[in-house]
Amino acid sequence: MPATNRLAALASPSQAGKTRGGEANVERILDAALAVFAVDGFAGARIDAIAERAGLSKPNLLYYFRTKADLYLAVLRRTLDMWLVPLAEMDTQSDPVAALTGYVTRKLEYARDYPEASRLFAMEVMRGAPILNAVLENDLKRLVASRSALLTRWMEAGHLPRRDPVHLLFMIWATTQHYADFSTQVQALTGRTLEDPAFFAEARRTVLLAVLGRA
Amino acid sequence: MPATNRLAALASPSQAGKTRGGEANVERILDAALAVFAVDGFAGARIDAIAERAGLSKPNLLYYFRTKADLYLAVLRRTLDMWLVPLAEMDTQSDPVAALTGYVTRKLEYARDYPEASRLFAMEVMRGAPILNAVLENDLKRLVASRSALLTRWMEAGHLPRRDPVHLLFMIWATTQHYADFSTQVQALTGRTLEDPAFFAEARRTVLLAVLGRA
DNA sequence: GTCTATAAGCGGATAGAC
DNA sequence: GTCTATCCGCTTATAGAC
Repeated sequence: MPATNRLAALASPSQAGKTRGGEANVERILDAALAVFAVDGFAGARIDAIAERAGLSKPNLLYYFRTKADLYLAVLRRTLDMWLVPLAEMDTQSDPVAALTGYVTRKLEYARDYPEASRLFAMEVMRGAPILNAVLENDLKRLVASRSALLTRWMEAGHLPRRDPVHLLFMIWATTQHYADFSTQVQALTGRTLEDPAFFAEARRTVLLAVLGRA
Repeated sequence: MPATNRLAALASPSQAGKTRGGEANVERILDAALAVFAVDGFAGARIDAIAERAGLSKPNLLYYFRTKADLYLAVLRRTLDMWLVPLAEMDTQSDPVAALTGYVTRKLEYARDYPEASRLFAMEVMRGAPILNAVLENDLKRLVASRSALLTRWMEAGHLPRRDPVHLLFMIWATTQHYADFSTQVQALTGRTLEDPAFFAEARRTVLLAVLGRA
C-alpha cells in the first residue's frame, strides 16, 4: 500500500467529482494552503489568508474543503509522495557512490525548489506527527529498513565508508533539509540561498564530503 | 551587547520586582510555557494549558505575564543564551580536534537534555524568526564570523580537513538538533532516543566521522 | 496573589441569496 | 459555484471580590 493511499484512507478529501473550473480552484487552494501552513503551522494558519492568496472568498474555499483539517490533510497528501520518492529510487543507480551522490543532490534540489514542502513536514513532525504518524511507522519505516540493508551491503563490499546506515540517512535528511527549514537563519548569516548556484555547490560539496569522505 | 540584553531590549518582561514566592511561580510558568510552546508553537499554544501545567489559574498566570506574547518572549529570552554558549566556548580548548569534538558532544547533550529548547528555536526560525531576527542578524552573525575564522585557521594549519567553515557549522547544527527536533520521527523509525547511551554514542560517532573525517 | 465571573474579539463554519 | 451576512464557540484578557 503506497503512502498516498494510506493517507487517503485516513480521510477522503472532499474535492472528488468537481467540474473542470473547480479542479483548477482546488489546485490554487492547495498551493495557497501549502504556503500558509508551511509558515504558520496548522494552528496558526488562517483560512482567510489561504482564501485570499488563492483569490476567492472564505466560504467559497470551504465549499471545496469542508474544514480546515480536511484542507491540511489534502495538502499533506499531495506533498507526501514527492518527499518519499527520492529515497525509494536510490537503488536505481548501480554504482553506490553515484547512487548516494544522486540522492544527496536530489534532496538538495528539493530543498531548493520545494522549501515549503520541507517546512510543512518539519512542522508536522515537530508537533508529534499526529497525522503522519501512521505513515512514519509503516511506509517510511519499511523503506528505511530496506535502504539501510542496501547501504550496509555496499559498505561491507567496500564501496562506501562504514557508518551506521540509519544515522547516515538522518544526517543526509538533516543537512539537506536544513537549508529549507532554516532558510531564514541561513540567509541572515550568509545572505545567500540555494538559489545561488555557487552556494548550492558549496552545500552539496560539504554534505558529500561528510557522507562519502570525499567529493 | 550580549544576546540576552538585546532581546531584553525588545520588550521587558513584567516579572521585575516580584516577591520570593512569585519568582518561584515565574520559573514554573516559564518551564510550562516552554513545554507547550515547543509542541504547539506560538499560535497553537493555549494559556489555559500552560497555566494548568504550572499549577495555577489562567488569570493568575496573566498576573505574572500580561500577554501571551510577553510570555513567549520571556521563554525565548531565558533559553537563548544556553543555545549560544557552546559555540562561543569552542575556542577554550586548545587542540582543534578536541575543540570540535567537544562542541559536537555538547550539542548532542543539549539535544538530549533540552529538546524543547531546540524545538522552540526551530519553530521560531521556521516561521521567519519574527522575534529572533535581530539576534540572528547581529549576535549570531558576529559569533559565526569569528568561529568561522578560527576554523579556517585550524584547517589551513592542517589540523582539520578543509571544508567551508559556515557550511560545516550548519552541518553540526542540523545533525545534532535533528535528534531533538525530529525525535518523533527518530523514535518511530528506530524505537530509540538519545537517552539510550548506545544510541547517543552511535549518533555522536556518525557526526564526528562526518565533521572530522575520523572518530 | 489568587480566585470567579465576564467582557471582547477572533476565526471556523453555516445560511441562504444570486 | 460564488458571494454577503451571520452565527457561535473558543481564547485572550480584564474586572473585581477575597
